[in-house]
Amino acid sequence: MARDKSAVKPTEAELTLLNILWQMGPSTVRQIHEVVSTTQKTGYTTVLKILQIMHEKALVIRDETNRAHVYAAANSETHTQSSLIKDLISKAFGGSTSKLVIRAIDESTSAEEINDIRQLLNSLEK
Amino acid sequence: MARDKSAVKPTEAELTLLNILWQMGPSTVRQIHEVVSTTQKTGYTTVLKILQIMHEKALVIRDETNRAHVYAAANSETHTQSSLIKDLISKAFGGSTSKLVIRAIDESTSAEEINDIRQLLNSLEK
DNA sequence: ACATTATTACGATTAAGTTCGTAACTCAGA
DNA sequence: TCTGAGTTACGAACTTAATCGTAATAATGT
Repeated sequence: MARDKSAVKPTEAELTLLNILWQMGPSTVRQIHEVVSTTQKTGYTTVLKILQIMHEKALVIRDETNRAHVYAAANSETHTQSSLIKDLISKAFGGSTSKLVIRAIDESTSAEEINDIRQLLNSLEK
Repeated sequence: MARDKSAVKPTEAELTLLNILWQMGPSTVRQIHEVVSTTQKTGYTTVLKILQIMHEKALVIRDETNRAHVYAAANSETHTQSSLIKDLISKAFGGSTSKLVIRAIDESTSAEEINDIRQLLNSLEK
């Protein structure tokens, strides 16, 4: 059975590449690899292979017009974040969003972060 | 190099068993398996094996006094939740807790959940 | 046209996770 | 003591993820 599109959870390596794609927009393997290289010692063909697999999983789309294919994230960062959160909530928080939020805020030591959240809640009052 | 204890991220199957242990307290393999069986068709030895691996990883502790070993979660649910959230924040939210909270609240359609969160924020004001 | 270079495609390897069958062990009751 | 039931231990099979080397392909400039 073909997996539901929304059920495809990117692996860790895949998420790394998605982050780059969201930040840079559509990019070639070389461009992506250059960015990856700044933080990891991952080979070019490794990046290529992962992108090919992501293409099979429909996590990315690919423009094959030119010799160097251009890859882009298939889903928005927001959409993916939501899906990852939902997954975590169901697996580790008994399905309760508020429990996750509470735990997250516990974690947040930064006053600035707390402020951001407070502002969000204020805007929610309306 | 031995992994830092806090760096051990439970896998999906492991998290399932941890949830049961947090709910039931220290339990034998049989007891755990009985609970697992209500939702999954997992074999007894599979549960046993996963618990043994978790013991190697120090995700659970084990009382071998009696023939049927008694397993218990090594870390609290809260501690594990925090560690999973931190992991997700760093990998999918650029390290920003507030971004995760905002996305989580977006996801939360339940009025009750919103209320819980609002109350938390109120208590935070003090 | 040919050689060079950049790129993609393919396949092999390794490691981790999940599953379970079978063997070995332990203990209580006949 | 012996047998059988319950338990743990072990290891095999299978899957997915991650890695990279090498082959095949395509484009470019001489």
